[in-house]
Amino acid sequence: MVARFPLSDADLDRLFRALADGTRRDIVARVLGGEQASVSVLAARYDMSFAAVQKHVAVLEEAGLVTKHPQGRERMVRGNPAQLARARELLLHLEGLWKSRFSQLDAVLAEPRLPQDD
Amino acid sequence: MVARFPLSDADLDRLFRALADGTRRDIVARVLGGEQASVSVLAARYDMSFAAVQKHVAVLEEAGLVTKHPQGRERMVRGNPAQLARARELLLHLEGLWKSRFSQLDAVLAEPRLPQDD
DNA sequence: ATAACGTACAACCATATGGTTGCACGTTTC
DNA sequence: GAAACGTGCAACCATATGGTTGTACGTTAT
Repeated sequence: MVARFPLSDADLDRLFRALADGTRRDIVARVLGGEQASVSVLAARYDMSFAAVQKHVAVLEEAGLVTKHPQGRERMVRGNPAQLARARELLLHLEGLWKSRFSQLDAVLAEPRLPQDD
Repeated sequence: MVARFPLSDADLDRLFRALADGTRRDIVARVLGGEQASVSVLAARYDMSFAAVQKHVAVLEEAGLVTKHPQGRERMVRGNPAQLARARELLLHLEGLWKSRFSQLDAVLAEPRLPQDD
């Protein structure tokens, strides 16, 4: 099995930061939902300038959450669910730390020898 | 079953933004892992001022990822895995949009009648 | 009581972010 | 070829972020 967390700390920063904006989450939802969407079609849906939406898409692209595919003069935006899955894996990992905390406690309780190390 | 997404858009902004920083992710990992940690004990582990770490903890607290519990003159920091689970649910939801896109396609293919609605 | 510790908060600074407008350039249409 | 369209990028602005130091204040220890 290959490493499932090929993301550097900086990658994770970009990934979560990209998700920390409502407009960007909405764009991700639309393109994952199958909406055939060029940048300008997306831009028409939001109450801000084209350039603003174009920047949001750029942020999503740098975070690996979407890819752009040239098609004539437009760039079709496609969602990348694999990157979402990676973010989800990190959260699972953190939640796993919580769970393992109790299984360690269980182990200590089941093992009456006292640990000597600090 | 109660609603599983009681988080407003602004809540989600705070939640993902809180996760978009390596120091904060590390703090979450430590406290979820069971490290008994006051703010100053946490601060000692990082190469920055106490005030900086205190601010990071405040950001995590506002995002609902940790809670502080006064104990004498210290504030013990505890992780809140439920909030992580909520973030994870959002990602699952987004990935679900992707999957449902294909099940819709499957439905269309399995149903030879042409849809009339746009 | 006084000193030391742990925390919170304000003020400040540099940089990042999210928005704007304007312009350049490739592509399509006429 | 000229006009219109879609995109990207630069410059600019206001505000947010992540860091600093200093100060105030409650709690613990001497």
